Amino acid sequence: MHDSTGTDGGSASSRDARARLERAAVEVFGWSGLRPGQAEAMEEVLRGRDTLVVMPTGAGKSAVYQVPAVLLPGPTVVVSPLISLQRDQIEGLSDSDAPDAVAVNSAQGAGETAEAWRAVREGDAEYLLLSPEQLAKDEVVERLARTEPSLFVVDEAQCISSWGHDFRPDYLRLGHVAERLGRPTLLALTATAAPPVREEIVERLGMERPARIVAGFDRPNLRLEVRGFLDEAEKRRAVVERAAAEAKPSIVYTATRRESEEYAEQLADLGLAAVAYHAGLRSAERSRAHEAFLDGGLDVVVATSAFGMGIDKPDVRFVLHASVPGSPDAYYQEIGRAGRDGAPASAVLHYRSEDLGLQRFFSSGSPDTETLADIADAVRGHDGPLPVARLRERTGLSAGRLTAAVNLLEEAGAVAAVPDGGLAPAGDLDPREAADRAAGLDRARRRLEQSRVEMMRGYAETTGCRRRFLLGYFGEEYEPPCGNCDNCLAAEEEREREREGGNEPERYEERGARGLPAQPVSLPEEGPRPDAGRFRTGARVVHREWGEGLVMSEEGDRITVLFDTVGYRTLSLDAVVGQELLDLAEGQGGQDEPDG
DNA sequence: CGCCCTGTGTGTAAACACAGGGCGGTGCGTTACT
Repeated sequence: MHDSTGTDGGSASSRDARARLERAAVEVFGWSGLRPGQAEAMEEVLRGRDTLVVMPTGAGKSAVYQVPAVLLPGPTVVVSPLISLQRDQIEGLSDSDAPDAVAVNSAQGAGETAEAWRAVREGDAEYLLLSPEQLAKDEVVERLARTEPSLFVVDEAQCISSWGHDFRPDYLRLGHVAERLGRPTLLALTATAAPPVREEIVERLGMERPARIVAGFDRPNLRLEVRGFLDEAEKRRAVVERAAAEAKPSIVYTATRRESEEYAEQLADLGLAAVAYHAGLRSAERSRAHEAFLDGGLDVVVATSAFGMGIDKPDVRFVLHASVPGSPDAYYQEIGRAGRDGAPASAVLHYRSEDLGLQRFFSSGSPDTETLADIADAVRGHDGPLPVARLRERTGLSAGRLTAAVNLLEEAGAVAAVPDGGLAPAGDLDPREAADRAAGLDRARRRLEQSRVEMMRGYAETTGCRRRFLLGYFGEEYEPPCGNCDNCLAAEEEREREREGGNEPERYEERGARGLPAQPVSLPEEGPRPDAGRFRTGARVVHREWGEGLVMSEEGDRITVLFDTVGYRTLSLDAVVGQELLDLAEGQGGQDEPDG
């Protein structure tokens, strides 16, 4: 799916650009050529158009900035979430004739940082890699602005949406940073982003009429399976047995650090080369585990979500989830680490509905309204732009919490960032109103996150094709059966048996005992549904209670809608049509009398 | 929200039931101290 718009694919200037890019790829980087999506994205970047690229790991996303960068004047700024990823990129570039890359971060000495700045200033280095937190510092931005960068790249851009709201709020300020750098061309790169996440990236970065280059999400070699459990102890036994039995190397994902250690110990006791991996381990231990896994020295890594970005190992055969993760976004990213070589691999979710509670907890917890009002008051009462450092003294908040609160107030239209880094009042909301509005935005955000947890329930409990469910979530239509998920395989088996005459209902009862819906697997009917065909994927709809939303996917007689106020909801068409709860939004056509 | 641990209560005593509290993920950067 390439929904890039406005590419003048055949013009002379485009052919010329393509030729220059191809030549640079071959001569400078030593590659044999460019792949279609890559070349298309590079062309857009080269002509100065903001670009969003959604492309699987291993498809050569980094090349999309690396090649145009050598043809553009001025250095390239690359925002990267992890220092280890910055190192990987620098190392990767040092192997070719490509220009040098340097980093600025807290893990290197003052001398190294000074040398990095010198190299960028004097044109000895083309690429400068840093974290969003570095770019939150005025002196870093000012120094960088003087080098007149031509390209501003955000790698792992889904972090804007997944981490920007609380964990690493400086991600939400990158749009301002780009402005202060003279607004170079913006390029966002990610492997996994559902449509609303893509829109958020575009919006938060302040991209203008961006080209969107989106590669397909399907990974047909990945077998999808869910096992349901009612009992925690039984689930734990099954996790250990399955992890021991399945192909290696493998990754077992757990929800907590403690579980990761317990499972790792049990698997090691069975004679497997298994280690735990989570953020509470010492960094030496973490890198040892990471390296051993990449070198093929481990059967299984039992990890929390800390084990992820930067794990690019082609031959992972099996990814097991011992607990349900917090969103399909996270789940697809984690299982996407299996089978990158294209050979068969499988992803098995061990599901207990109680485990959703922990994920709900993770997506709760808000900044309090008093604090928001206090900040709004301080900005309003200050004579001239208020430096953020002053705000930190006044509130006593940590840098992170303060930035998160400021981001909300800014979104609420109560404060605005001024070009040189301070905060000024905006609009004429009084502090109380501003705080209320900011808190409301935060609540809406939490509801969206919680609804993503519910989408994981939907995935785990669906009786339809799991691939269709996931691809639908990522905005891709898919016609089942996929022939490679547990539900499709069971349905196929069922048809086989019917053909042979016998028809035993036992398997559904077994499903019930495993905590799954005790009903037959059914494939979607072919025939048209009366009146319901209006609610197609992509249609804008209005719900009587939840207001406007966008149809994200269709599955049998159910549709999933992303509502502006309450997030994702899955609706039964029979119910919503029967009770006249749902309608097409105005301007969608096909509807005579809009409801209410 | 749901777990796990701890302490209390029961009362032949031992072992068990139950209530209450604390805890749970992701990384940058900075700073105080070995």
